[in-house]
Amino acid sequence: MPLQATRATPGESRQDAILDAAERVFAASGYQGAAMRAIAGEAGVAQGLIHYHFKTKEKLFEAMVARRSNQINARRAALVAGLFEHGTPRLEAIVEALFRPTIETGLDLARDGGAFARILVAFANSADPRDQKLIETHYDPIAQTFIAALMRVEPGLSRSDAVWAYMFAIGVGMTMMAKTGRPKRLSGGVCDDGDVEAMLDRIVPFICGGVRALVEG
Amino acid sequence: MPLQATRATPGESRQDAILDAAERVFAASGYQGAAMRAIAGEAGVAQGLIHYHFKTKEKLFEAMVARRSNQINARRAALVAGLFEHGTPRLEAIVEALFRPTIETGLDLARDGGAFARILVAFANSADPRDQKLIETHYDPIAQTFIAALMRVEPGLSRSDAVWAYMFAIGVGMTMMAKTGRPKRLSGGVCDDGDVEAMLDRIVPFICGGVRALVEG
DNA sequence: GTCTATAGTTCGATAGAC
DNA sequence: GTCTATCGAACTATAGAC
Repeated sequence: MPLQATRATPGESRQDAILDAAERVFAASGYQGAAMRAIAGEAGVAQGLIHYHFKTKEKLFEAMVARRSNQINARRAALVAGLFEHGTPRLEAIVEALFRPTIETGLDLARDGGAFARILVAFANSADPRDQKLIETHYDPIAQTFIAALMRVEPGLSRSDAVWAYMFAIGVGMTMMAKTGRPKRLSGGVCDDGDVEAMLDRIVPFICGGVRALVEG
Repeated sequence: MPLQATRATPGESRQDAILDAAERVFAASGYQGAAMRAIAGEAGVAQGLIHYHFKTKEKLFEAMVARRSNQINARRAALVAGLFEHGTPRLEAIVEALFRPTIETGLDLARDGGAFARILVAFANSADPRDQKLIETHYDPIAQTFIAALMRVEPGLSRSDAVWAYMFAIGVGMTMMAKTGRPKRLSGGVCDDGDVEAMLDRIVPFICGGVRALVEG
């Protein structure tokens, strides 16, 4: 039985430890601002080991995105499919299914303060072809699923308006995932973007009202 | 009469040339990814001159934000004030006033492909205290103006819901300013986030529907 | 004000021992 | 698989001539 070094979460492979550390450092400093040295330090491994497992910084980033995205989007797909199993769900349920897996898996406040959700906000808004290629691979398919779902629950919605509605909904969700603290500042402490349930309680009706306005107009 | 070096826009001071170049390079590469060398090259000046005028990279960024923000937010404040001069305007007019100065001044497609709007998207979503301090200085005051305007045109809206509505509206606007090209991909070429007028035509009713849903709920 | 040259640091990546 | 040590290339910022 080989000796096992002390590690933040015992039983975790060093590859996963590196990916976890990458998530935290990329979230805190951005892609360019994150240093391989800092990730290695956070993971408790030598810098050379990261290059052994992931070759380059860019490939490390991609591996980190792939791991968490697959996790989140499998859950999202299952939720939407489940909603249509017994008749046609309400629009509200679709919108909730859009966000809940991301905030529960990626935000995961207890573990890392929402590291992956922050990364998502940054690179989903990037026009860099490298970032958009990642979005296309990992998020466009599930986006098409949601766009189709929107059209099923709101039959008056045209396909192009469903695409716009999806983009706008994601934009609203960004304000929750970015967790900038601005709502608290603007409201004198009343609105807290760290309280995910309170935000969902306002985000869901806001988006549903927006979608239905596109149907009517 | 002193000899004047050839410059991209003649009659412009070198300070302004540097700020213009900074806008383009920061927009293309992000704060960390933008090199002072690249900005100097883009501006057609020596790298040392940037440090002479702006001292550090961070102060250069702040000066660039201040210049464009003052321009945009003065226009926004004037628009909102004008709307209330003869009675109470419609919600739609408020929402339009929220975005048009930014897209016309900061996006400015013909000049730079929307450089400043891209910068705005990136640092408005940042949780870094340095970025939030800039937002607080340059954008929180005009935000309070718009929040108050929302409550005036929709009397049923509580203050906290008005703050949420403002945040959500900004989030929707991000999808226009980021110009990622994703709507075109998702719609098979139909929806174009480069067509600002077409986007505003969908964004305004979407946001107004969302706000009114918060009033009713 | 504007330039050239460079000091001093930090970065991504690799080599090679174990 | 994992570590230490280091290379070579970038970076920000400054010094000093003009």
